[in-house]
Amino acid sequence: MQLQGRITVGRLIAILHRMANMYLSKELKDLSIGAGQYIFLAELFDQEGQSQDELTKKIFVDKANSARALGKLEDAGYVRRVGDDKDKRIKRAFLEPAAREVEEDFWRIVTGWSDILTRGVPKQRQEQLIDDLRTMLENAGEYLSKNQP
Amino acid sequence: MQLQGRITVGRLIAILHRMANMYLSKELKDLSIGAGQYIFLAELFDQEGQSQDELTKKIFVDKANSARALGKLEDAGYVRRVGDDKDKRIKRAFLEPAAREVEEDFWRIVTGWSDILTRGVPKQRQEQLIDDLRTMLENAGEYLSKNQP
DNA sequence: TCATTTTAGTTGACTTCGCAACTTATTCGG
DNA sequence: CCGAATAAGTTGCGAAGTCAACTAAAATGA
Repeated sequence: MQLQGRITVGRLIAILHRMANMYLSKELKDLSIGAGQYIFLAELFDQEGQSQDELTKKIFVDKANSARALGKLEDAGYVRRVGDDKDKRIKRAFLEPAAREVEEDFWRIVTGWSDILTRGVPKQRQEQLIDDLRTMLENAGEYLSKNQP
Repeated sequence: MQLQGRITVGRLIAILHRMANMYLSKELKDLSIGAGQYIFLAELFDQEGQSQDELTKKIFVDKANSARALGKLEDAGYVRRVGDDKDKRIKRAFLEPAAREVEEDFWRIVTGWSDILTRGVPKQRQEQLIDDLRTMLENAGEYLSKNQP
């Protein structure tokens, strides 16, 4: 880990993102969950029955990505997609029993990464960090929604 | 930008990374530079003549990625790869005049993203943020090199 | 009411990325 | 000095992700 040269926020974020993907794809492999799907599953553990569009907006991905990620989770037996009765355009995602069975393992692995990352960073600074990241995310979101509708 | 639910560092980083890619791929399109290549060009503006392996380690990507990204930059006319005289395994990347011609535009776009992100975040907190991100990166790097050699 | 617009989801084409297998060149131990 | 190990780069493959074009359903408004 030499890391000299022009260190910017953007570059640190890119590297951290790649590292997280490596960790998650390796650790979640036994559960047949890919690094691209874990966030959807996490969101559904938080709240079942969300529509693809709701998930798309929360996770901030393209809707095509949501469709494919949920398709994979469905193939893996963790998720079931059900058409909404009132609005037939909407598909809601529910958890299958298989998902509940791996929930504990899942969270152990996922929160494990945060633990690794924040080792040696005091709680108060962690909170400030999250705060600042959220500010940046708000800024970016505002810019993007203004400049590429 | 609703962003409720379980907000973790990992998730914020993932979203910010996707946003940066959207911004960069759109803004750098006129220069025929992809979001995956910009970091290599930035590194070369910093220091020309680095080998693919040096770039790979600094940028923390797979060497396959470096080979392909530099190949695209070469196709676009920004980079020339030259075999090292002493060690014939090594290829060094140098900038073509075309790169110098777009350098100003390039940096305006790239630093523009940081400006957007850090809007409203005091300088001192920006520095602390970078500091903490670096700590996390060190932690992650240490973990990954120990657990997947 | 009914034509137009908007919304949710799907699919195809493309980029970015990592892993594994391979080639070629260098280094190292005996 | 030579065979084995290591190192740099390339390529095939598959996962993750975006964009654009499409379908079908719902909302809007004249």
